[in-house]
Amino acid sequence: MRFAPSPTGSLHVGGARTALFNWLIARNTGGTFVLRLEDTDRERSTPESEAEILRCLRWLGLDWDEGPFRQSERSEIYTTAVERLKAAGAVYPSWETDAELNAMREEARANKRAPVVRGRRHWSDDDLGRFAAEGRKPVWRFAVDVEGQTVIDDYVRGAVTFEHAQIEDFAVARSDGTPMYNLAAAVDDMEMNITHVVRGEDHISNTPKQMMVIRGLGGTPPAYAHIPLILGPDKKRLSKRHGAASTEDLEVKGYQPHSVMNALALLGWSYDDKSTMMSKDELIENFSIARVSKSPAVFDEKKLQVMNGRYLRLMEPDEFEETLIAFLTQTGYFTDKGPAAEALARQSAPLVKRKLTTLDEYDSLAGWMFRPLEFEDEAWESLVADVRHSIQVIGGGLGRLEVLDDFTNAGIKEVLSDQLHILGENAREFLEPQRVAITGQKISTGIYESLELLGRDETVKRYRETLGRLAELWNA
RNA sequence: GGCGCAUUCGUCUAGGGGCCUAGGACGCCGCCCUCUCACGGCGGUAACACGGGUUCAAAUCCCGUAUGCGCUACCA
Repeated sequence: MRFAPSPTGSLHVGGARTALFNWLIARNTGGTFVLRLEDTDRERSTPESEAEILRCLRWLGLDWDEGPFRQSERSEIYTTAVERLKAAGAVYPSWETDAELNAMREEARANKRAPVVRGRRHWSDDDLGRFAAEGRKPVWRFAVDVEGQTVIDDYVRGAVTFEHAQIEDFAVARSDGTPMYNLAAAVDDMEMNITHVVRGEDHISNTPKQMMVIRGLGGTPPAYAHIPLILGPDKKRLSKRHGAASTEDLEVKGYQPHSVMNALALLGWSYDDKSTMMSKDELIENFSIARVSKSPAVFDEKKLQVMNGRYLRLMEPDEFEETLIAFLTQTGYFTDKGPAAEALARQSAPLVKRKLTTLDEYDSLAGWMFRPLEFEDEAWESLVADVRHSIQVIGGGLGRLEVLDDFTNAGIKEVLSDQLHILGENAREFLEPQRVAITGQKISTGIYESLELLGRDETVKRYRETLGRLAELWNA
């Protein structure tokens, strides 16, 4: 098995899933998982991108057995391969200019034929002499048979047939001698003894070309499986403009690596009609290429979110606390919040554990503890909707809390419940204003625990501030 | 334009001739639980792209149409 990304950007969600499928198969079958960077395009490939891809793979928990190999470091191998192809007469030098090539393709298109380039394979000595004089260098093209067809016996799609007449004489080496993708990929798959190539469906039309190269070199092509693409909500191939499209985006948003792995596995694959939450070991054991779907799948981040929330809730409290703190530290959450912030966050961990769906939601739930009181519009509206009532219940709450000695979860609950009954309120109408009064939000950590964590002084201060603002309104 | 591939609830999917009155999950809606938002539980909503065949019987097989996507570079 192998995963062979081009280091021209971050690890795309689709790429991550391709890597995952390959990895699952390798681990399931005891095969070898090879990592290979296809960086023959020196213009676009960067070391930063390579490092990022490796980092994301590790983050996801995908480890490789061999590599990372870089095609840029294997040029002799490709040169040798091209020489062998030349010797076998499988490739030929193509002297056509870009303009000539374009003209050929446009003409074919205009005549409703396949825009297939068939280079001129024989030139006069005069022409050759002229090219040499001009310093023109040829690109080497594979001489595709005009007759016949190549059929891919694809694991997920069955037999896929390509007529040779539809396949152009693809370039295998640039005029500067550097290898091109279809050559390098084929040579590597052969040379690295790759037995199964599992990759995105976007590569399916390259496959016959790579099979030709391998056969031209006297090898036997590996088995292929082309997995369906991952789409954005608009059904177009998932990309940056769809929001979270790279593994890093998901990491930054506070998803757990395993949630991502689990969710990715379920895009285009299913074990049965019920299984959704599966451990790494279960995924490895259950996965099979035969159950991979043929049709593309829309990536629904909401589902990832739900799954992530479930995994978070499944964690042991300690593990959750550490995970949360690590995330907040890493994202720089504490940098501007003073020395006590981390301790406070640790204490708040149990209060948010059941409520979070992703780690980055922490701030919207508990962030109010780290800031002076400020009201979200909607929350303030809810108080203002009935100022008199708000003053009454918040005042009632304050009255009891400011004289409460046992300022604990239990103590607070007792006193507030009591007040609730005295005022003849229902829980919702009484407790909501209390929540808003101290957090400024409608959704937050649980109210009793929150007050305990805040402490009496700060609680009282916030109550008074809210009451003051409401009183102003009332008098006006 | 050419070639290739695909098409089951809004989304991910189960299904491979009778077990389908099409199952599950997410979303959405409703109810319940909880002295609070959330979490959780229960219920509901909602799909075989269309048209022809084949067959006693088709979501399942065949053909066509439509639509979508991919590829169509001296990118990978």
